Amino acid sequence: MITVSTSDRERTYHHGDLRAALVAAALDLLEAGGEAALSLRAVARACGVSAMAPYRHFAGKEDLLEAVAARGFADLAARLEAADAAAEGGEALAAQGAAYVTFACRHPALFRLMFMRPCRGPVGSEAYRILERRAAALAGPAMGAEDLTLAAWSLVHGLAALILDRRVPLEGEAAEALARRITLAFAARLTAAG
Amino acid sequence: MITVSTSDRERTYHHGDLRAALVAAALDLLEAGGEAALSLRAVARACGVSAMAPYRHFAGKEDLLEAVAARGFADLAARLEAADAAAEGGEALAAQGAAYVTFACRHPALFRLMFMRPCRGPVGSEAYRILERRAAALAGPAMGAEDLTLAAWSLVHGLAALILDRRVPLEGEAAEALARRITLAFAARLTAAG
DNA sequence: AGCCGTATGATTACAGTGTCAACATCCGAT
DNA sequence: ATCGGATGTTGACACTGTAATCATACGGCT
Repeated sequence: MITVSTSDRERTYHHGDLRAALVAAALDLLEAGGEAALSLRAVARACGVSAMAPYRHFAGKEDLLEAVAARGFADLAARLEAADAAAEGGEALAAQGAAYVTFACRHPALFRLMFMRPCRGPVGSEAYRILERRAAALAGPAMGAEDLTLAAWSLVHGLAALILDRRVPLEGEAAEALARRITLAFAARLTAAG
Repeated sequence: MITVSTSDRERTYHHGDLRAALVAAALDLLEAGGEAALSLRAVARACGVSAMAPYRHFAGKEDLLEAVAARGFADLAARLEAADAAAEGGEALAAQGAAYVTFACRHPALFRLMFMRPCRGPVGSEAYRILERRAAALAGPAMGAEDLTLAAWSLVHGLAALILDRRVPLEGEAAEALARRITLAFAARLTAAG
């Protein structure tokens, strides 16, 4: 006998871990169709749940988006940390810069979601602290630690944003190479380690 | 200030110059309530016109937004030009940087609208050319003209974006001062004119 | 003058969105 | 076994962008 399969998943009224599933689904939609494809209802649909269900876990759409962004920041921080650990001195700063731009190129919609909204709450993110630590170690007479951190961050953040908006006609590896080159020149001339 | 150009005015039948009025109204809504307040219907409403009227002048919402962004770019270019003309050498580059950040701080929603969307069509904007001209004049052994232009643009663009997102706890004049300081240090160390 | 094509604007309609209110269901502590 | 609270559903509302269709009035024509 042919059984109609509702069997992909035993459907329970209560979803196992809806909150996490919603964030994951939102990330998928973001990667697949950009920010335009990310509607609260579509996320709920992707989780096989009603349009109002997300409200049991998030105050609203913005709240969900913030959770998605938080995941993005965690991922970014991990990549910066890894890049930084693989080199030393100015090279490490350049590696962080390249990793930053690479992340943006690989997850353009997520990157936009993370940054292109006014953030509330304390600004100090893990990613910032990783950069700050490296920059502080490199600070010299040319620039203080804080200015150096901000300048380095601005440099790679701006480059990433311009590439994402196609205002700099570069893609993938060429973008990463440019980021490394610029950051390295920056580090060489503006830090004590140069 | 952003002024209505009458040189490219259109034939006015019913409303007067609806196309220009729509762009102006969109700018007003943007300044007043941010991007969230900028709906096509609200723009039409502000012009005392039906919701479909804008479609006689723009292909759709995105097209209107592009026209608004174009006005923003024209204004930005004018400010960069003025800032550049008021100084020389590395000081001029720093002045451009400060003007760039100042523009972003004064028109945050417009700035986001201008940049935080993938742009189609040729990238060469007037603002870019102004920066490029100055950077090319300053290029030295440390960095070529193109890299220097991109780096300088990235630096101020990133700084502006981070300030707008409140990731850098600065406002108004402090932001401008930081921009000038960083750009100046950048110019002093990475150009021939330093 | 008066007519008429057409550029312009208005109405209506539809699918889609975020979110509120009220109701249904299930899990876990008692 | 029961009951309360956590979780999910249904229906509704005010929005949005936009396609199709209808109405108007400007300006060149005779």
